[in-house]
Amino acid sequence: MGGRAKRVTLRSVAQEAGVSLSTASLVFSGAGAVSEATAARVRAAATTVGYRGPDPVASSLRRGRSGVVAVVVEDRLLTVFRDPYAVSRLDGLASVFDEIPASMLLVSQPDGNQGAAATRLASSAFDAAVFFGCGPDAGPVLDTLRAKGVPLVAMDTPVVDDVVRVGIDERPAAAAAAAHLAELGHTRIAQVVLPCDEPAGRVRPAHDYRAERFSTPRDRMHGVADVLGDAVPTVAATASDVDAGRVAGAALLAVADPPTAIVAQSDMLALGVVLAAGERGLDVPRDLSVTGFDGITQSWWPGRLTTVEQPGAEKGREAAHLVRALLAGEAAHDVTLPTRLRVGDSTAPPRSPAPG
Amino acid sequence: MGGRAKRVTLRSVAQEAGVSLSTASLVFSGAGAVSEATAARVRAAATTVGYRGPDPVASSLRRGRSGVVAVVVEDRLLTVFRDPYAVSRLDGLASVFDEIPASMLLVSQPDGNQGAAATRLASSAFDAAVFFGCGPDAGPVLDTLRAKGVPLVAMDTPVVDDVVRVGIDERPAAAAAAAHLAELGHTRIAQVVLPCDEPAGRVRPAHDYRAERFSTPRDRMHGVADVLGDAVPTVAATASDVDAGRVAGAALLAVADPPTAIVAQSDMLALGVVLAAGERGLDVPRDLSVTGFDGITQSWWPGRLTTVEQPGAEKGREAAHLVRALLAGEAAHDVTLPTRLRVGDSTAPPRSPAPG
DNA sequence: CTGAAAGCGCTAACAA
DNA sequence: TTGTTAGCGCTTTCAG
Repeated sequence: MGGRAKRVTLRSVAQEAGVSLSTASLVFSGAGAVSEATAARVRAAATTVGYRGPDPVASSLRRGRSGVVAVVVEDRLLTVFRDPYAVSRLDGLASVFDEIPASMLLVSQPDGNQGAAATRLASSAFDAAVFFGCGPDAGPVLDTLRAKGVPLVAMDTPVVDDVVRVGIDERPAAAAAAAHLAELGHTRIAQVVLPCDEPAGRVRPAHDYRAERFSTPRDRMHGVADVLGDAVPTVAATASDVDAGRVAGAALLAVADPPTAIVAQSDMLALGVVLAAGERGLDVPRDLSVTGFDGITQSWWPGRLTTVEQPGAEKGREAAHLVRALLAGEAAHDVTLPTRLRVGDSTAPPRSPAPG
Repeated sequence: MGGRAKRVTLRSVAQEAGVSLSTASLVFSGAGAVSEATAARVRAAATTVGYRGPDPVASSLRRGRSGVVAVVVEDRLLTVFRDPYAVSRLDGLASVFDEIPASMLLVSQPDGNQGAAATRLASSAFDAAVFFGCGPDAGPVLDTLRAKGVPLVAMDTPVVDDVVRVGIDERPAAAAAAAHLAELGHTRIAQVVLPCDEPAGRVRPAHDYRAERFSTPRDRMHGVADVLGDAVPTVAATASDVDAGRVAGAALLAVADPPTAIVAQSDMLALGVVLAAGERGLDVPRDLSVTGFDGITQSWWPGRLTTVEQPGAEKGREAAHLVRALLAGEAAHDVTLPTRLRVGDSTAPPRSPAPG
């Protein structure tokens, strides 16, 4: 509100122009089955009375559509946007929304506060929703979204029966990174995984994470296990950022028989590991090989990370296309995008053959 | 649309519960002037018929409020979110929106395409808008917003007569950084400025930028000029990110008589300058002092940047408070937040007294 | 405490 | 091509 003046409605415009309400409406929104002369008269009248265009709310009520797509992110904005990969997905979404056209209602979940997000969603108008890689507790939000009865598209989430999904084949993608290290001759390999159920910071063999409920870290661990077995020393990060990667990397390197290679589940984590190595006087890749995941372009590390590239922006665009299809009443099917191991400067054969 | 089932309305619930429409409405939205018994009956009926709660659109139309605040960013998402400082402002906004409560409609301007943003804004429902540091061409968007007649809050924008604004005193803030370098004994000082009208990459004396229309870079240049005069070798960046800073820094350092200190207009730019220095074999701060602006916490540079701290999250929160006040019909006044020079490890006296 | 009635501003049949 | 009519689903006076 804010004490602003009473809205000028279409009715006044019609009156001023001496036409009926519906004719005036046609001039603004409908396809112009109106003579140019009348249309001009209406537009002139609109200017005269100071009409600001059809009220989107009234129009939405009548048409049954709001032109808004809700985008539900899994965390607070600060966390989400710190990861360039997450941002590229959003940017991809935004670029297609522009064409649809649709506006983007951004719903965050501060401190994983699903309740607040669910409430906000329940009382917001939107025609469809996209939600991101959620953990196992997405219940409230997902229920609210389902209750709305709007089309839903999921990105990088666990498979949900009734929701169209865009993602990648996590397991083989992660396996590719592990295989690359194995081929280089590494035998002492450790991994840093994305935040998950398990408490962060403790180094434990991968099989201790077997019951993991967050699907992304779990599936990638499985991929690594497919190649290296499930005893790989593993540590969970507190977040997917450089700092968390540094802490996790430090933990992995502070053991008696440190690894010669580390698989990280995101590029941000991998860069953190590179820093941790530097702090111990280890050179990457000479003393330590590091692989990442995502394929972001970072500019401050002089080298190029060896990483599993996944098309972030394209994922966003793809999800938006699904939204568009669903909105148009068309069928939409899950999309799995390709990934590709990009070998950069952060991996090399181990410095010396395993002692023995 | 998407072919979903016909909406269950409040009318069916009332019928099922054997109460009137208005009573049922009171149960869901109004303050409960309804006996607990009736309320329970209504709620039960709602479950029976599968009512999903009041339709936000209808409710908005009736109440005259949508519960949405538009947040208009100055660029495409990818660009905006690349700067941690920009993100912290958004996060500050989001945290207060949660309390209001309000949802956030995020409107970007791909390729500075103001037209598209304006159109989208015109056809979207929202009760207020916040917009960010815009260049001189904000016309279309600003006009659309004004036409809506909703309360407007501006962040880090040039002063606009009829819009409440939150920002900092750019000029003295920038002057503080310059003064710090001068006090350390630097005499050969250059600067990297935020993207602006002037073509990026060319090194020219500051007075060549006198007609700059982007207010943030201009005001900060004025601050530097207040201390160092207006002949400071200056280069504009293409963006506010590390890469752009590196390019700009390289340009400044590639001259016959290179500077011993560089003032950068953002931390991201400053970090890029640090990289550029490293590439020329220069140590920061021994061979080159660098100051930033914003006070982000970055984790990969081992040192702490000397920088002008400005409270990003607080700026966002402050803006959201203004929105809340305006929405409540209260008066709201411009807010200017304090800044502070934080001396870190990126500045030191020049290595040797100027040769002479 | 509950019900009846009047719209919020617009759009889309349908009729002229 | 234009006008008439009937709501979209809800909230909110105002009576009872």
